[in-house]
Amino acid sequence: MSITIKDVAKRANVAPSTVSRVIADSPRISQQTKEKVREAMAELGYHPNYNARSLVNQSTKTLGVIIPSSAKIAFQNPFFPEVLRGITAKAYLEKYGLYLSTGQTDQEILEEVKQMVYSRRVDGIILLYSKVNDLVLPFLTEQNFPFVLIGRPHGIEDEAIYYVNNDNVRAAKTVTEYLLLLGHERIGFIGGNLDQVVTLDHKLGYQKALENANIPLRDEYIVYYDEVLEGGQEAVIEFMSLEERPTALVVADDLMALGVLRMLDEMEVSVPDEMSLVSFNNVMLSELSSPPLTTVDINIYELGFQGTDKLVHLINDANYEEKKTIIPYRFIKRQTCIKRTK
Amino acid sequence: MSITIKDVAKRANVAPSTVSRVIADSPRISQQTKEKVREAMAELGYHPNYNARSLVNQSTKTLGVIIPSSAKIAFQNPFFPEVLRGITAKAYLEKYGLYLSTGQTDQEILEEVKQMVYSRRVDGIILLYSKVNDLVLPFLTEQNFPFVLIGRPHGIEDEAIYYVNNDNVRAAKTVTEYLLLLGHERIGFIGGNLDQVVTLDHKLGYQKALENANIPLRDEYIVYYDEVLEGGQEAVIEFMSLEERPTALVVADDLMALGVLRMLDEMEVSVPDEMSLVSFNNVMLSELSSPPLTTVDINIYELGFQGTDKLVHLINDANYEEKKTIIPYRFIKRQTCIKRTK
DNA sequence: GTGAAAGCGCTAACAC
DNA sequence: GTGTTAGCGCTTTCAC
Repeated sequence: MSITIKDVAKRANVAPSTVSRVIADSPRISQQTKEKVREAMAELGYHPNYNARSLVNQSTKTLGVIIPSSAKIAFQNPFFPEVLRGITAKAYLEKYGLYLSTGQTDQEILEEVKQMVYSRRVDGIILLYSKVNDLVLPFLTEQNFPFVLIGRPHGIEDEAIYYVNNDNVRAAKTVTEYLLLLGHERIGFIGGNLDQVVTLDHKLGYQKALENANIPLRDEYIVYYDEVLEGGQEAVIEFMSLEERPTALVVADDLMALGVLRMLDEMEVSVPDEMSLVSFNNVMLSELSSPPLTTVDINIYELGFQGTDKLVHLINDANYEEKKTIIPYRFIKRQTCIKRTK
Repeated sequence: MSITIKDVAKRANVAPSTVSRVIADSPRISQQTKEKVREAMAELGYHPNYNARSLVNQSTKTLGVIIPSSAKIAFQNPFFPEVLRGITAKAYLEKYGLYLSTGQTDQEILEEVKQMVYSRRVDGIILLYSKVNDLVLPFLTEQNFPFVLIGRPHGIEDEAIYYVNNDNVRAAKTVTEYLLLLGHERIGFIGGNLDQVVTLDHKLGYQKALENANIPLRDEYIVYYDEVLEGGQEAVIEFMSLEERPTALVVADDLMALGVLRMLDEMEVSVPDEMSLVSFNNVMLSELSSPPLTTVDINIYELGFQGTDKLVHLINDANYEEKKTIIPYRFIKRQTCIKRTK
């Protein structure tokens, strides 16, 4: 087998516990012994065994990352890689490893999470989605297992849960108000999957803005689509078939907006002249469309980074009580919105 | 602490070893005892501890996934999430967990890999990139640690390494020949980072096709860019500044092609009428650009899936000898190429 | 068919 | 300061 602490101990003429202490750089060990032991480690090419350590420490220094079940959709959207980028950055700094979930369906995911928790593969979990009626959330809560949600809880007492989110309601309200100020009154809303809490929030913000402006909500102006690209296109077909077409659109996601743009282009509806557009996320590509998208930068990277930060705190500090963190967003005006002339 | 095998043993009035055998579903245990033990497990809510198991089995049932150091770039490109999707799918089927690397620089990555290997955190490693002069590859080879490369090895004896790749040389040759057949003679090449083996391969294929057609290679028609989106745009500026502009372009990546398209649009150069374009990867968005991209589908998902399959084989079957797998590509003709008229 | 006991590699009391 | 020892939770000989 490989080199163990005992081999090093023998080589350095000390006890295994001394070697262990040298690894931990205990102040109770003399400088001289430390050097002797380190030398022996180097000579033998010793490296501590993580499993043995985890076993006795009851800690794995590993964080579980749960990706939404609709992996196909999740992975398509730049949101996911970007949030993962924030997570890996912080995890590296904190010297935590990352353990990825692999399930594809809700059930598989739940099973995976249970395994992670029960078999103690990870010290905490970071949930990359917030879904309505999610099963994982209540499970983790009940188990009292450290976890952080990217997004906000729903259908469960908010107070019990640690999460990192944007104020998506306010963001949606802001962009809708912006369109209102530009003179638009017929504003369509293309939401994402209704299972996602963010969709609910966007809708709420949109609704509030219209209510404040005394513009009645119209059912035919509100649609929801799961698939970002195709959804955007279908939504356009739907809206353009109406007798009273909207003159502006609030779109759940930049990618969806790209689909919208594409379909509008095919229909020879000019953006922004005939249709204004504002979307969310500010993914890398949104600057590159023609015209470049007016969008809301929700700082995805920071969601991941702060989420990981919170989880690490939660794991290591029993008194940590900062339940939620709200990441600020930035409204990015580019070229898909214009003043309504008529 | 939590429920251990001993608790179950007590509850079921058997020895711990018997419980262990029941977990492994050993045929040497009577049906009756099995049921008794399983009942006790259920009653107590027992779940095996992974670390303890890994420690004695010397196996973690976990695969390490190494993402290229330039994470920012890597994560931006849909290649990465898509290959990960293939990996997770297969890993789930094989009941392997996934352990993600978190380093940002080459050095950090190397350290991470060393940790994974030395501390036995994973049973095998899957490398998501193939770079020229990579440090990880020789390390893993030297350690004789099971690993699979997505891409092809470079600067090291090919024969020693397990890998999954496309025939990128042939793919590049094919698309170049396609452009030649359309009557183009001034064909530009926009490659990715020269550190990447795939860039070398694309270049080689491009070169071969031109040579076969007796068209001399022109240095000014060959450029390389790291950043996919910006690179595409800068390349266009470069090419359009030439006295003899190319009439067609081979572009390393769809995202880059999107940047090219954008810049061409700004310059009011019509695609495909004034400039033909063919790129690689067939990412989701490539169908949505205007015009939709003619591209090569390299089956990214399958690269990940087969890579994982190969790694699992390699880990579990000492006699496994299928060093390499070539994933077929498909040439997807859409609307960015047209016959050269003049 | 089942139990006793050793041991995977490490840490942490507890000694001295 | 350093050594001795028990034990983390599991598997696996070796008995019987």
